[in-house]
Amino acid sequence: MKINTPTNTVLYAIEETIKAYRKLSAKNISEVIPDITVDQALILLILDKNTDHTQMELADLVFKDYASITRILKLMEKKGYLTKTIDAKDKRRSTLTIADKGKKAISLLAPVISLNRTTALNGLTESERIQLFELLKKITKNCTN
Amino acid sequence: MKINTPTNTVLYAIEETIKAYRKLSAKNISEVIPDITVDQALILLILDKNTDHTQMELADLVFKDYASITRILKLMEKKGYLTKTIDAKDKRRSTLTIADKGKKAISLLAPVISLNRTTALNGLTESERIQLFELLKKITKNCTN
DNA sequence: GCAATTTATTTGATATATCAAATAAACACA
DNA sequence: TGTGTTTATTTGATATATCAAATAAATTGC
Repeated sequence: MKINTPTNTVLYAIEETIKAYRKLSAKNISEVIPDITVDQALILLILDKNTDHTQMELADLVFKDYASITRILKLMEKKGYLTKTIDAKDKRRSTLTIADKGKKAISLLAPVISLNRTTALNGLTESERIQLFELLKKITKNCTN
Repeated sequence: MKINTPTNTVLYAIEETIKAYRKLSAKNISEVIPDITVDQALILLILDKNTDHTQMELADLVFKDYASITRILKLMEKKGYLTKTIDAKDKRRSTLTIADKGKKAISLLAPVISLNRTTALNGLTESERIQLFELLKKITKNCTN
């Protein structure tokens, strides 16, 4: 007879939580910009802070595979949110530039994403957030060593 | 100047953790059964405890969309791990039956999945696991209300 | 008993995940 | 300087995510 111990359920809970958060994010993002995805929005905001990232750095920042980043950026370019041009200093790389459409999108998206985060973490004290963070990092470490 | 407060980083950490855990799981599962995915393995174990689930129940248990479950089960059937037959009492539903190949797989998978969980949660005390669970549930609730 | 509605599943379309293999440019260095 | 190696990105193939729409069977109300 298997009992549902925390050991069995915590990892389910992580899945459940991230999916719930992504769903909330997707909903709120689509209300301001219907044709952009959660991942695309996040990438826009990251590039807004610093466009000098290589695709590999970008991938690592959002925990995505390099192949995924290639495809996500391609779609974003297709929709006119950014442009890719070959880096003169290293022709393997691309320089990413946020297009006007991307900049307008960012001004709408930034407050939404910020609100999503505060909504999700509502009611958690600062020390709870820190503890949650530490516990998650510990699990990540266990999984990657 | 934006600072990386826990508010900004905790949700990233959740994403990072679940991906690390899935990667570990995929690796260990593929060592005993190369042609099965993490999701398929989990579904096999759930069906092993109780085959009387409808697809909707199954989907809710693993936090997946009904469309995803349809496709995952179809692939599992194609590979011979289970069979679907129309339920006589409700012809919209299917009865899921684990095939012999599925049963053999389960006996190999069960210890691996169990080990994956203990590996991931290694070093977390019982009370830390519980607190982690509670905090995650709180966030989930914030996102779904 | 039948029309209208609800429920369970499937299908279509598009986005992302993941691994392996392919490209192509940069680099190391004999 | 040419050659082997490493690095950054892309492509291919397959699996899953997600929403909307389609099916088809069950149920409800009259």
